[in-house]
Amino acid sequence: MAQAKGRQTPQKKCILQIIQQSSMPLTAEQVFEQARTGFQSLALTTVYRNLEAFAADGIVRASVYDDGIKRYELAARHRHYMTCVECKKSVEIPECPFEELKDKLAAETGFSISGHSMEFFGTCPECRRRHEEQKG
Amino acid sequence: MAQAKGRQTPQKKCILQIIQQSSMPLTAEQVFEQARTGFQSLALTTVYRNLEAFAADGIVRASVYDDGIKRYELAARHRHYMTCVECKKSVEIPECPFEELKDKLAAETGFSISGHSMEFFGTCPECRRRHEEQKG
DNA sequence: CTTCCTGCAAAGAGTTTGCATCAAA
DNA sequence: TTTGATGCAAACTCTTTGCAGGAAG
Repeated sequence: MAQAKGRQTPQKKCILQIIQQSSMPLTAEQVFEQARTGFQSLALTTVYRNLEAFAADGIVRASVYDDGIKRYELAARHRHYMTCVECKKSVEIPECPFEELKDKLAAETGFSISGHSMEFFGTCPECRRRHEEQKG
Repeated sequence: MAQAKGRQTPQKKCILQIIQQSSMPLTAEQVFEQARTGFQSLALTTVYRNLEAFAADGIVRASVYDDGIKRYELAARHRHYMTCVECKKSVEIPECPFEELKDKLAAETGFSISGHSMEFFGTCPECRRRHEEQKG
């Protein structure tokens, strides 16, 4: 598949590895925090630049969630998530009922469709439980 | 349905009217531009504050699109849109296959689901045509 | 009159850019 | 050695907040 273009640097390798190993989309900040464990001096800018470069190369997909923050995941993984509005945790949604809908919409509207986003939000069981404990 | 709370001001009335009359979700900036036609001195801040207040009252729904910009529309209108990545125009998608999916997901994950977002993006026929003209 | 709302300015958050330095190749 | 990548700081965009003056009730 698409390989990271340009020079091979430790930072680049590390950032890509974090994305590959993650089970959910990560913000630049989250990638930065994880990467920092290995690097004493790593700039958040570098994380942004590499993630955007990966996205341009088609290795990674970037999407903006309903909280306005961009998240990155491997492009090979096409997934949808449900995000807790409180703790911000995401769980994967196995369904993706869009491949057929996509063709239909393209035919109806004349758009050439390059992507879609879908996200559910709500309150996860843990946060719900916490509420109930605080009340009762 | 839910009426605008608090004091009745010309600004508030105008902002709500613009949202009501629009056939697509609008950014604060867009509402501001339209409202400005009537008001010589209206602050963008006021637009933001009122839109957020309307959202809190349940009159309006705010959602962040894939370009990272918040858009507002009447809550009563539950719609999905397909947005051109070039000219940023949106057209409505009549389908919303989520009411059943929602119940299923809630049962499977234990989340209490408060909302969802879905957006398709691509290139609209006009922008595609423009490309072809430039080439040929 | 009282309180909420407005407008202005300034602060915040997330992201991007300019530039000198550094290190892959 | 050459050129792309990094780190730092500053800029930028969208959004939110603090505060004094103004108007709705």
